[in-house]
Amino acid sequence: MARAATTSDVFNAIAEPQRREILVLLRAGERPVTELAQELGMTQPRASKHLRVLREVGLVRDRKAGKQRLYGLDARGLRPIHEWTGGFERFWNESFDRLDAYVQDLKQARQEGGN
Amino acid sequence: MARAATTSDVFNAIAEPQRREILVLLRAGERPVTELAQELGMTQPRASKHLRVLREVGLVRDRKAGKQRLYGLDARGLRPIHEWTGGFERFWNESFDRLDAYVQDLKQARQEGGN
DNA sequence: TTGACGCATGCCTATATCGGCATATGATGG
DNA sequence: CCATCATATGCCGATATAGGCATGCGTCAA
Repeated sequence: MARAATTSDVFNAIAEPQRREILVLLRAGERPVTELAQELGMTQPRASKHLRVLREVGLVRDRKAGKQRLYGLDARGLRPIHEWTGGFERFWNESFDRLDAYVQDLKQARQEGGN
Repeated sequence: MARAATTSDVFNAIAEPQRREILVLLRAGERPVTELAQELGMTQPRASKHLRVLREVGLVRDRKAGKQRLYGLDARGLRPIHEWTGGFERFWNESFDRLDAYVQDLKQARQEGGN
């Protein structure tokens, strides 16, 4: 097998820089595909494909508006990522010296604990 | 081209579930490869390869300890991701009705603004 | 109905990834 | 120096991705 987890989850969806750009743009409001493509300097099919991925993981929603199709942000899916990375906050706040010490302590405790 | 941005950035590094698991485990302290592999139920080469990716993006560091090589967490690289997702916090906090309204307002303003 | 516009898809290529397996490399102990 | 443990790598295969290009489909206007 290759690439077990595919683009079908949020982590992968935002691993693509252009998709992140799209999300950022959509913070300013709904937009049709063409406009997004233009502002980001990509072709329309390319934008559509990225939007499809974003839609499949639930980060954007679309609604028809006459001839156009407006894409809008649904950022709720980003929350889990924010929280997951937040679980490491204490580690990047510690200075490295202290972090090492902390880590040593843990390892010590782990070994004494038997596992 | 395919997959323009590769595993050489932090977003891609943590897009892999097993790499995230490794990072979580490392919060409890430094560990040798074999132990990580065992606890996560993966083969040693597999663990080594994931660790290599994590090392290349700076999320883990390694140091020799006799015959072993201990891997330790360096979570600083996760901070940008935390902050990037944090930029969407107001969007997932808004109820969707209000969000739509907000978005409409922005769009309105954008159009009136001439762009 | 026809034409024009807006967008989604299909097909194809190049490439990168993950995984498995075997093996190279490194360090330690005798 | 040799055997052994710990880890890194190399090579291969299967698969999925991103992008390009052409084209299909739906909607609106005349």
